[in-house]
Amino acid sequence: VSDAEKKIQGFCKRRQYNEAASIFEGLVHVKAPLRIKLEIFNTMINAYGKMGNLVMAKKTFDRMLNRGLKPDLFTYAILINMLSKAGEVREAIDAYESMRGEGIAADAVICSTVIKVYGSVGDVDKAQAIFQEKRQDKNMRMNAVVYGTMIDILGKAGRYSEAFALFDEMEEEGIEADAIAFSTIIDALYKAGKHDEAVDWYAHMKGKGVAPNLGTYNILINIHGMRSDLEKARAMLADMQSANCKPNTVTFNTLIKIYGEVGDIYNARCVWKDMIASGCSPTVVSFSTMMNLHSKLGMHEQALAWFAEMERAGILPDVTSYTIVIASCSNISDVHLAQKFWDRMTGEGCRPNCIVVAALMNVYRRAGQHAEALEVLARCIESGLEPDTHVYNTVMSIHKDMLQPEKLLSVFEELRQRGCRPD
RNA sequence: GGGCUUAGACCGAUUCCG
Repeated sequence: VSDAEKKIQGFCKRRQYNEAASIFEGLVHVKAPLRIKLEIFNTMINAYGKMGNLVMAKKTFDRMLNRGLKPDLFTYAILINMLSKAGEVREAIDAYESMRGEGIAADAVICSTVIKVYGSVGDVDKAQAIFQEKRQDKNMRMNAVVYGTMIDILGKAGRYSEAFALFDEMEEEGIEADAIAFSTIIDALYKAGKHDEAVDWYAHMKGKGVAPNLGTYNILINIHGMRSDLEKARAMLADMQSANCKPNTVTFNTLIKIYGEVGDIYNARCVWKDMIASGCSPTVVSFSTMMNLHSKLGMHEQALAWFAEMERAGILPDVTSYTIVIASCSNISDVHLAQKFWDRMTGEGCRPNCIVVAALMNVYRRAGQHAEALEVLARCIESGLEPDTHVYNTVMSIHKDMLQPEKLLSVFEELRQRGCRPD
């Protein structure tokens, strides 16, 4: 048994989950139940989760309970993280609650995991409440991960001043910021429009002796590139390589986007080739970036070709890639094709969000089909969509085009009544 | 008493204005 357990852990460490699973299943199916360690169950629940096989992950959890093993902090952290990443937020929170019910005190890992769950569904205040509670808790040893998670959540919610303040408080409390914490704050500064400060903080980080990692370099390449300072972006890429960091798919995607922003399709394609040559596999984001840049430059057919190319590569389109091709149909006012993509998307069980809805409405609007645009929305609201500010903005634009100022104003009223913030 | 299994940052989409 212990040999098999070692093999399972070895395979999991190398992300070879299928191999681990077949050994594990062999162990569990032995007639006379063998004693398998709790940590092996934890490892396998995590492995099944990483394979995207929630059913087996849950089954493994049940098998663990059936053998009289009690879940520990690792088990709960794995469950909460896995469920939340699979979109089962309710169940993730239930797992956290049952852990508390068992009288198990959360540690820093559970704390960061749980606040991220709340952050990911936009409940920043709940995340903040848990964070503050754990921070007061004398038995809780906070670390840079928990602070970094909270800082990131605040930044993504646009609550920048709170994010920056928390970073300072972290340092005041004697918790040393690591490379990821610095990267988080640098990116938040950039997204808050404080580009110079972001770059200053990069220098500050190095001055403190914290070595930038691949993610940090990617963030800086992005900052310089989005300011159209290709010189500095390329310099960062060179710094990255001299620091022995190999560019990854995110690096290449960032570079492709940057060239797209400046209309340099030639170099965007060169980066794509470099990416392949360096052994990085393009992801759905890589293809979407290519689709989008062609669409934005008016090359609708090319955008569609990249979509087809993605499918040939065996990559499933997601909501964002559908949004891009749907929006691209505006280029030639092809409402039929846009609608076809929409139907395919919903047919594949991909739940439309506010962004695609607004995109499709806009295709109809640009084609002068205002009533159809409003119909799209009406149908989505019927199936439970909660319009956001962007969707309301689109509706107002439609009424603007239709020269209906009173309707426009009444939509604005509705927006406020529904608790959306005008931007 | 310890180790092992768990958590955080970076890339793509919609409206308006600039």
